[in-house]
Amino acid sequence: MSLRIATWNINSIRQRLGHLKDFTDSHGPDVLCLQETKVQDSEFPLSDLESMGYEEVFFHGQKSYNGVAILCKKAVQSHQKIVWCNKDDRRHLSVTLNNGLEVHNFYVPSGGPIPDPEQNDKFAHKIQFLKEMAKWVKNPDIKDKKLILVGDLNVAPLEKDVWNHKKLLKSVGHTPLESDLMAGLRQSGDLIDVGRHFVPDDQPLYSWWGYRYKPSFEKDYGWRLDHILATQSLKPALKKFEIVRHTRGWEKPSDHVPNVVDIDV
DNA sequence: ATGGCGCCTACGAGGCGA
Repeated sequence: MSLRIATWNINSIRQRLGHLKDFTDSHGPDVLCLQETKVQDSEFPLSDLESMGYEEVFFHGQKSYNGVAILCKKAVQSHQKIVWCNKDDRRHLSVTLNNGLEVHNFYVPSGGPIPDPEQNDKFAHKIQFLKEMAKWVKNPDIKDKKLILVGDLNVAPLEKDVWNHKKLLKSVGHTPLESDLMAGLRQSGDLIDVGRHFVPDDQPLYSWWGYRYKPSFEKDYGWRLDHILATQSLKPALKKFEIVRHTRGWEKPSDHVPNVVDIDV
């Protein structure tokens, strides 16, 4: 049986309900992880999502910023929230499916404008967050699990994960320090970079195109900030991967597009 | 060298994204 898991930073769930309907109709993910829902739980549009065919919907949000959700076509065994960096800022949710597979959904801090933890508290927060993640996946229990880690990790670690490697080396999201921390995260948990499992490192692969420079998508000035990582035991089960680029061309789109993986379970 | 736009809150303009 094939299980489809998707991750999408939708930049406000209430602004994107139409796009969510279109994406779930066309791709029908069994588990859909969302980031930047930007809504407190009391205002979460639960019935709209249930009507898209999701039996269980988990959400962990706050007013204005951050917020994550997981939509599940079928009821799950359990769900969990982990607090990172001692801040309850709604950046993680996970579910354990009935077959034991764990799906962890992350929204890593963007890191602010200056890539220096001394000058910029937001960058220091991002570094700390990535280090905590690496420490967490280092737990030997994790290696024995069937575990998928997805989300907006806000780092494009490889040269071909950005449209201009040399130009962006000093930009937050593509600094050598952040790329090293991402490599460390993967090594700590012996995790597979699912995107690069399917698309070779020397080919451009992007999931985000900024709003600020209007023609960024037409010019393909993209970054791969969204990721799917998997524990080694899932390697033979990985069947298909897609970055659904065309959603960036929709009317009033999110600046991120969905990453989708199919797993044989 | 910088900003661009879009979304938030809440009604003017500033915070945030990356």
